[in-house]
Amino acid sequence: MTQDAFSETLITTASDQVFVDMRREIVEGSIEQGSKISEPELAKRYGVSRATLREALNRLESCYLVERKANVGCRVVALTAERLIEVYQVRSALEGLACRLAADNMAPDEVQSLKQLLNQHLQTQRVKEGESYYQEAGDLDFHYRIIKASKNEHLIHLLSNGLYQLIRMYRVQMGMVGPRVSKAFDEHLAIINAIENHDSELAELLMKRHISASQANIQAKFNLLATQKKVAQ
Amino acid sequence: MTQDAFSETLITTASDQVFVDMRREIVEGSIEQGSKISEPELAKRYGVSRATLREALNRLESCYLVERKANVGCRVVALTAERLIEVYQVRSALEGLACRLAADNMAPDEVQSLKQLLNQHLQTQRVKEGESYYQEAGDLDFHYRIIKASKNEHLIHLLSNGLYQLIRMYRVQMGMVGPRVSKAFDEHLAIINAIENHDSELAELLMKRHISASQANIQAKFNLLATQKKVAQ
DNA sequence: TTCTTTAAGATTGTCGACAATTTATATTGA
DNA sequence: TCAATATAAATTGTCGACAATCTTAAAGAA
Repeated sequence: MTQDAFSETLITTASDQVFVDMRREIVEGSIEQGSKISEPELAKRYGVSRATLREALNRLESCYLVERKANVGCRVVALTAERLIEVYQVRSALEGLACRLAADNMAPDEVQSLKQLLNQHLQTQRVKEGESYYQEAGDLDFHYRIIKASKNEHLIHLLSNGLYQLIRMYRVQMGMVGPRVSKAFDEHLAIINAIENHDSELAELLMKRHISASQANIQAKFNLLATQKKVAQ
Repeated sequence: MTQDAFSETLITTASDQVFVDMRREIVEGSIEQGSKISEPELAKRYGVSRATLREALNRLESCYLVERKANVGCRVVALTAERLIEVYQVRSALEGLACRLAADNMAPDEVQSLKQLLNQHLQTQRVKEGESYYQEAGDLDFHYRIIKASKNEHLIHLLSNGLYQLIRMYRVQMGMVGPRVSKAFDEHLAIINAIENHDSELAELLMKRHISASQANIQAKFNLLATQKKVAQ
């Protein structure tokens, strides 16, 4: 029984393993977005039976990475501009809530630990400037900690098991890296301060604004990519 | 291929049918909350194989009605006071968002249709005073329409396929019926007016307040029930 | 040619059986 | 009596095969 790094999924069964593997491949784009999933083919590839693969597909469906139609089959989700907006509207509402609850609940030592984490990110960020992986991981860390600090299990599950893989998929496949990183850092700092002061209203507002900015950033990338595709034709 | 009334689930396969049936039984309490689910037993009861039943269980898990542990099995969710708070915090954030979007997007004829619906509810409510089913259905109708009017497919799915069955489960099993009905009606009216005026900020606020009131109502029932149980001992 | 209809192929849904794991029971030793 | 261990029973996880459904390709009619 091992453990999955990103969402702390306990890997006990064969279908757990297939689920985690497929999730990574879909998020990172090894399995192409929008592509049809053939059960016999993938079962063979992962060396499991169709029953086991289908179990994994069910779970991928619950975190919005594949879509199923009865008697037709599975398809990897397609990253559209419309969906991006939809997902970020939901994310903003939920993480705004999480941040508000965190401001209400977070203990002083938890706040200090989070501050420390942020400083670490600042250090490594300067060193690793341009390497998107560390920025990704650092940003994820920060948001994840706040989500957990909400102490609302349902909310935590909804975000970390539900939305986050999809959000990660957008970020990874848009190749998120650029000048927004340092701005994001300042925003994180402001959010922590609000939490430290138990100013829940401000914390919620700042988080929502932070997420909106992130959305605008991805959306710009999206449009840029769309333009490039048009020129290429 | 038939259709399920409440969440518009298309029933195509055998597992669809089992899913819808079990969902109803769990929500209404025929299958007791907190009880262990035996796969062989229920498969026999519904006249399907274990594979088909497990498919249904997977889907019940994604709408939070059962909880699974690897190599241990399924258990029907337990309705605790803590969970009620968690779920309603999330619901408030999401339906608040839905209501805001509805205020932005809703066309005049849609608003009129919703007003008309509300009047119908008022009529039948007076006639059927005390029959909780109609109040339930009416309230659900209202909220569902606003959710749909958000035009955010992800949000719609999250609420109607995800949270609502669990919310319904709380309401049904707490036996929701009482003096709050008429107040709820007034609140609905105020929300529609805000939507009609495209006052999205107010619409969101009123919806959140409306949901908080509903939560307080259920919570009161909960405490009452807990007290009764203590006395009975 | 274009549109239906029909048949073949492939894919998903469902089943019963076996393997792996957990839970309950019985046994042994202190 | 109680705790720890070993055994037996039951439950879940996984597999391969068959049935039902959809998709594709071919054949025929307008």
